[in-house]
Amino acid sequence: MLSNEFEGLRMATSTRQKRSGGRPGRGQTRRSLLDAALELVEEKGNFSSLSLREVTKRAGVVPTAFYRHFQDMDAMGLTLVDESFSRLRQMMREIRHQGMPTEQIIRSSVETYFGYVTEHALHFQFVSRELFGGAQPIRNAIRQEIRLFTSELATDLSRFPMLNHIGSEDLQMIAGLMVNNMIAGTQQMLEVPADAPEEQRQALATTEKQMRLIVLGMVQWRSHQ
Amino acid sequence: MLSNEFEGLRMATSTRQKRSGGRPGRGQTRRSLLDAALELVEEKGNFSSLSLREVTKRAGVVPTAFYRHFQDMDAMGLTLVDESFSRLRQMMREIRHQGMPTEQIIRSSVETYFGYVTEHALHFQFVSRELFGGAQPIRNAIRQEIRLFTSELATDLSRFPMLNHIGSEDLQMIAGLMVNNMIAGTQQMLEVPADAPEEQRQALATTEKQMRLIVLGMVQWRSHQ
DNA sequence: TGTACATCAGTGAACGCGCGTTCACTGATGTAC
DNA sequence: TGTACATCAGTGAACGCGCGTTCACTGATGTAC
Repeated sequence: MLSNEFEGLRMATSTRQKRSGGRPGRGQTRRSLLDAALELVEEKGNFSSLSLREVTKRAGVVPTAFYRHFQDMDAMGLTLVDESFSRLRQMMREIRHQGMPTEQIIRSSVETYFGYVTEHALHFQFVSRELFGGAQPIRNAIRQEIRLFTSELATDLSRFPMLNHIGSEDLQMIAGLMVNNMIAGTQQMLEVPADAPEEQRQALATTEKQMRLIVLGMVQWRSHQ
Repeated sequence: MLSNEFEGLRMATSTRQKRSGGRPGRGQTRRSLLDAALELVEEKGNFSSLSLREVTKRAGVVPTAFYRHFQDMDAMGLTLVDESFSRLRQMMREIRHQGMPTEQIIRSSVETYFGYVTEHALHFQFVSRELFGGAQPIRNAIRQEIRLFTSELATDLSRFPMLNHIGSEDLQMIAGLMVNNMIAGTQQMLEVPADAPEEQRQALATTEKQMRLIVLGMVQWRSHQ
């Protein structure tokens, strides 16, 4: 369930523990706490109703150890938001620099993105559940990231010659529509059980079609509408 | 903050209390509990992290009185889901029976719907926060309602002659896109502070444009795409 | 209409439990000389 | 390389608190005759 790089860190931890007589290496407890929180979000569905004691118990440390790494649960949540989006930004940068042919850009982007979502399911589950149900500071942080993301997409759209006639406000509107639909698609994808590849394929195909329909509307769009 | 009809019930309650010596009328405590929960969701942002004792305290009854009306907090949440969607269904029925001219149908529907959302903000806030962050049974109930809603919309779409060439699976896909975007619009609308009418107008206008863009794409859509 | 009784909604004391946070502690690791 | 010391991450006991739930209760309302 954990992404490969987390598994890697896990293995490093246990090696280290053997070397140093049961004591985790520097920074390892912090990672275990974050991973424990993500696992519990997946199981219980909600970061904001996790308790500090639950998280430390899952991570295998005493409750007070938490305070060596985070001021409180909100601070930990903000760290998770940050982690999630820095990964997402990195992925988007890669997609942009692939320079793929225009006609395949949607299919390819949606597929790459959903692959990424599946691979980092725990982070995305956390984000999509806190986006509306979380504590105020966490909600705001996520909202801010999405705004940023939408603006970047609008800038990308403005580079297509065929969209030259669309004003920047309408480009924001269109980017917003695309992001809204990708978020909805993500949430639907995450609800599909991991062992139902046919349903996953179906959800992906639907989102892809929806994005193509948006593009159809976009090229027809005239700003005075 | 409460909708007008709730205010009405409140007033009825206090009249009754005067008449009968401080004891609330039949069924009034149940209503107060539901209203208390909605208020607390608005303030704290999250139904699933409300406690039974908080709710009863806000409603002005002793914690054990809760059990006269609901088995537990989950049961209460399901009641709130049911209330919210029965109101929504009723509104949609009204919109459908207005038989308005095709070219205005989007503007008018979006405006009517957002007016409804603003009027019943507490219920919609509850639903949008529990849709992803809530306990499993509540999430499932909401999801089921949305599925139903989407199917009804697909049926409505199939009645437009200009969409005759679109298969029923693609109509579902399009209805899904519309519903996704209306949900996102609702959530954005609910985040706008109630005393910022200009921002509200802006959010409404954006969602309206997005819906029109979807319609542009829809009439261009060919099922083989 | 008046009386006796059943029903019902809300009360208040009590329980054991997990919570967040404090504090002084331990002992391994890193640094200076 | 060896020794002395500071730093640091994790420990474990303790606190007061709000939690969900149980139970026996009260007294107003509705019903039967």
